[in-house]
Amino acid sequence: MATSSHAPLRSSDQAAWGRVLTLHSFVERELALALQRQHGIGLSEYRSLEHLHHSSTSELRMQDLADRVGLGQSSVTRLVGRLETAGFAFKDLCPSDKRGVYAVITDEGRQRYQAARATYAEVLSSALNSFTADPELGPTVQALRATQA
Amino acid sequence: MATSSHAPLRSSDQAAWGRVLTLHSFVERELALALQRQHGIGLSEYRSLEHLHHSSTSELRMQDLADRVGLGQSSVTRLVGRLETAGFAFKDLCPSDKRGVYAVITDEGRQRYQAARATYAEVLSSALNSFTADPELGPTVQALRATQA
DNA sequence: AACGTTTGCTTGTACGTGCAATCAACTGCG
DNA sequence: CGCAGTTGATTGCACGTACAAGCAAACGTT
Repeated sequence: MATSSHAPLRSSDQAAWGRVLTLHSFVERELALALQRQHGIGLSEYRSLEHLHHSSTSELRMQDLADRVGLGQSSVTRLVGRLETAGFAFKDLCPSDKRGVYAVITDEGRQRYQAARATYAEVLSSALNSFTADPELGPTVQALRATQA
Repeated sequence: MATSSHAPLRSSDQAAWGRVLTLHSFVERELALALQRQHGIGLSEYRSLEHLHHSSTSELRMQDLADRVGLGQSSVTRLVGRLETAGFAFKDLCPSDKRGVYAVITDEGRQRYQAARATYAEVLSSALNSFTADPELGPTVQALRATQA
């Protein structure tokens, strides 16, 4: 097939994105399964706890949390609702802007997060490692690991 | 436009995967919105048509399609059902193994796929390009584009 | 040939998510 | 002030997906 060499030809974008999709669906499924079975929490719950735990004030505005976990407003409303039911977080009204709501992590939430943390790291690394022998996906994993912000 | 979500400090795999997640959620949402609004089809429908269109026999076994689009069996049963309702595909029994089912693309399915193809490519490239200025995600996009199988 | 096992797909059901509509609270402009 | 427009979050609703159970067909052993 012919490839142009001038302006960034991005027919390769589709191939590159296809590799991301394959990686993504496999790794996320592994992570979700492991977290659910070993710690009884979903991936979105885990990631919410992660962001809340690392927040300097132990809390995050709903929209802020939504942006960080890559979900919409309504999804986060219900996500924090689930965390609240589970005792991992609660909602707190913002005093300066009475429309605003803070999601606040509880001690129990921190404990669950810390317990799940090792599982997450291990499953992620092992899932990524499982591709290193793959002639197509191996280089992609390597490239991702090489990039650092 | 996605600004990098400043994730907490993590070891390299987790940081790398965090970048993938940010990219993935943004790009997929852009693609899904554009395909739905401009062509009336969902992302999974588009990708199914893509695989069926490029199949040398214009057909794929259900499980084969499931693997390619990264979904489970039951999801693909219903996905092909939707394609059938829309007139983009139909199911055909496998003569040699009466348990097996082929999903077969129709002419109308090919036409819709070909119409949507340009949208997909353009939105994908522009979505990826929107990160090139980002100090965290820019290098990741570059790395992904550089990898080729 | 008959039996238990495996394979391929479908159905029942529950859940997480998105979109649109809604409502309350803040903002700005007259 | 007062009123329109905007912002932050929640609710109604519909949809796509996963898991598990179910079912039919193929396979392998004897």
